[in-house]
Amino acid sequence: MEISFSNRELDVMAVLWSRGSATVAEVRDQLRDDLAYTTVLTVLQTLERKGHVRHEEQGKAYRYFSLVGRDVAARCALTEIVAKLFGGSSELLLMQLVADRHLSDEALIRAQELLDDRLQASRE
Amino acid sequence: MEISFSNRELDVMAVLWSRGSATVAEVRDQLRDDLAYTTVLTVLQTLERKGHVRHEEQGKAYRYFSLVGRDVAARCALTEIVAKLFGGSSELLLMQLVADRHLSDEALIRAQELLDDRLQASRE
DNA sequence: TAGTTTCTACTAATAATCTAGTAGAACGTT
DNA sequence: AACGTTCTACTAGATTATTAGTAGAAACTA
Repeated sequence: MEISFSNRELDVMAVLWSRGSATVAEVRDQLRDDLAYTTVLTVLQTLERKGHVRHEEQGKAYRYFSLVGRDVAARCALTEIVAKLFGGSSELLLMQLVADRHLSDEALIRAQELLDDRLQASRE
Repeated sequence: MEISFSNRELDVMAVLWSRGSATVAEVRDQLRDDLAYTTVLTVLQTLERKGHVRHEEQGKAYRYFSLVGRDVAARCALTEIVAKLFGGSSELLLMQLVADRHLSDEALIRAQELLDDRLQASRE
């Protein structure tokens, strides 16, 4: 597994992904838990030490940017989950996802269309 | 998030799920990394203390059983991933899964059928 | 300019994770 | 009965995760 984040690190990365970039204060505001300013800073510094994030100065403060695409992180996390929770079968994951209640009809229809396209493409 | 496992704990749980139950030695054999016997035992004891696992005596040794269904754990993990890596959208996850290379045509077709059924059901 | 606010760097305390060693019980084998 | 093997319980060290405090720089404010 290429990349992995601790729980709190992932919270912070999620903010960076959703906003594109963020200062410490912005990350802090977006987090559910009410952490100390320095706590958030420490997490960002850890992420930077690990090379997952960089910063630029913006006035007095730092603005942080993710160096890992959300898609890449998502792929790693999924691979992990599929391996350990679905016995290596992406298919099972797909099945559970489709069978579960959480998807709207619109989403299912779009997925169907996507599936059609994919199957079309692989027949050519 | 209801339940969560550390990396190593998840490795061990995966063995229990795939075999139904296992002794320490069996878990140890199934793990990729070559850990000391007592290391595996410690992980199992931790899992037991947390209530995720129980044991029965089997001769001199203990046989461990998962108290958490793989499906439940999978759902928790997915919820987590969807929230933090797909911005809360299961739909996006589904899209990425379908768009990715990892699924066989057969799997895609089965998924299509499943989708048909689901949409059929929700129209009634 | 003195005071307040807003930052980062550095330090630190606690908990969790990960790994494995030692002691001693139990069991089987000579 | 002595010996080796196989187990568990207990202990422990090293690393990472999580949280936050203190000091001091910078900048704004009266």
